[in-house]
Amino acid sequence: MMIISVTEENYLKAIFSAAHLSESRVGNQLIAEKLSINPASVTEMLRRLHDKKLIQYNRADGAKLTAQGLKSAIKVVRKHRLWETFLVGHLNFTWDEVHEIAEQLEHIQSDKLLDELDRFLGNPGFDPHGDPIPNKSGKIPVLKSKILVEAEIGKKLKVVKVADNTASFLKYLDKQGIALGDIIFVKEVQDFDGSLLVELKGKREIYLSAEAARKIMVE
Amino acid sequence: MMIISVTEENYLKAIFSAAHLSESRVGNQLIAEKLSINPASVTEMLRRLHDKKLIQYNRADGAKLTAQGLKSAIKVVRKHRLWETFLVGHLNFTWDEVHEIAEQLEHIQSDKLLDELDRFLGNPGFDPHGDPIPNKSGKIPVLKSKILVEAEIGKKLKVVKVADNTASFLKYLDKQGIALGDIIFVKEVQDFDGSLLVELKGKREIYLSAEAARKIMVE
DNA sequence: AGATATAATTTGGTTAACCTAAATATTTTT
DNA sequence: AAAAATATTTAGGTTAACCAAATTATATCT
Ligand SMILES: [Mn+2]
Ligand SMILES: [Mn+2]
Ligand SMILES: [Mn+2]
Ligand SMILES: [Mn+2]
Repeated sequence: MMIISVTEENYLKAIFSAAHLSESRVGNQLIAEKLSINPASVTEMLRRLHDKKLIQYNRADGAKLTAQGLKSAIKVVRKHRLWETFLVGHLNFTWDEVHEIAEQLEHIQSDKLLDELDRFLGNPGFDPHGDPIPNKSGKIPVLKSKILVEAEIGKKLKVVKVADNTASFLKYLDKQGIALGDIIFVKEVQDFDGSLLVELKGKREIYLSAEAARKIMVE
Repeated sequence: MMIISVTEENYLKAIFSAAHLSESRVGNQLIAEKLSINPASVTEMLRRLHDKKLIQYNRADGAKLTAQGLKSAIKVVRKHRLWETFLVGHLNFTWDEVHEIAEQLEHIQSDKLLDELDRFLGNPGFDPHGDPIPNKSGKIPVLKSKILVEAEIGKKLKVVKVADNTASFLKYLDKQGIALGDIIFVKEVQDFDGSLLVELKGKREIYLSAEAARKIMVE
């Protein structure tokens, strides 16, 4: 077993998530940004990851995970999301409190722990933010959701995921009474600012800014 | 909140446990031994811990935890033992498998996680090896147990703790069918080698070496 | 007390991760 | 195609943890 340090794992995860949301090149700079690190330091680490055969790198295409690197990155993501699920499901944490702790727990190394945690939780497919949890073999469940601003007017939909995991956004949703699983539909779109009037759980009407509605995923 | 690194936490824990079992001086060397580290490195770290006011140090008395240092050490021990309890109680781990993983988990930082884990487990007083779990305020439950070799012949006793947590010893106990909570009593002591004939759970007789019987704690 | 053994410290390294500032490459604009 | 803007790398440092070998301090023994 090759040893991958905590720092290296964080780089792999950053490259993985960057590649997943912006199809384009994953450059030095983007990684530096994500990890709050100086670009010069990234150069150094990318070289190390390349030497360990965890990424390929060239100036044109930026960093790309190898099969090895992808496997490691997915495992870290799996651990992160399973721990978040545990914290919310069994330890009375709210969805805005779990991310930082999961950032620590995702680096605990034990295959048995991972398997047993998964079993204990009942092999969940999604975490408390609606993000998919890769299974043991690395397969990631897909959800053909779209953002609420693009929803058809009048169509009943279910809130399945949030596209922003910051505590401030999550607390805002709590305040509005919006949670995963809620049934929602758009009644009107305000022309001048794009804000939405939505009906929630068949009993309440609320206004959402376009900003907010771009971060709520429905299905 | 002062930041204490993982390495520093491990030194504090080593000093704490060394002080608890051998009343004598906790010297440079003993710490080095415990942590599999060079004594020269210990000198360096003890200086840092002193600067952070986590220990007092002088050549005569060796290292002594300050109130601050003791609090930190006890918290790490509390985390270690709670996690071990969780692993055995809910994730199908055996008592010989948990130590290494707890060594990692004991460094996760979150007061809420600690409190909630404790609640989830039902505020246990002892871990899977019978070691006491400090409570939230740092108080450590005491158990007036003694080692099996010192037990009175014929007196019914309960196995409450093991004084050796190595996987090899724990597996040996499994093989002999000895577990925490079992009722045991000494029938005979072999004169020539000090080995014991004991009766276990009122149904089986087994021979234990003095060596083994010195690592089984009863009450 | 003086010799010897043991314990601790000093000295002079190393490695992983970071940093800033300066130098190069590469793209984009004019 | 040159100039300007942007991205990356190089060069030269730092800090936390470690190490081995040599030195110094303390304790123990004769
Ligand atoms: Mn998260
Ligand atoms: Mn999540
Ligand atoms: Mn343990
Ligand atoms: Mn234990």
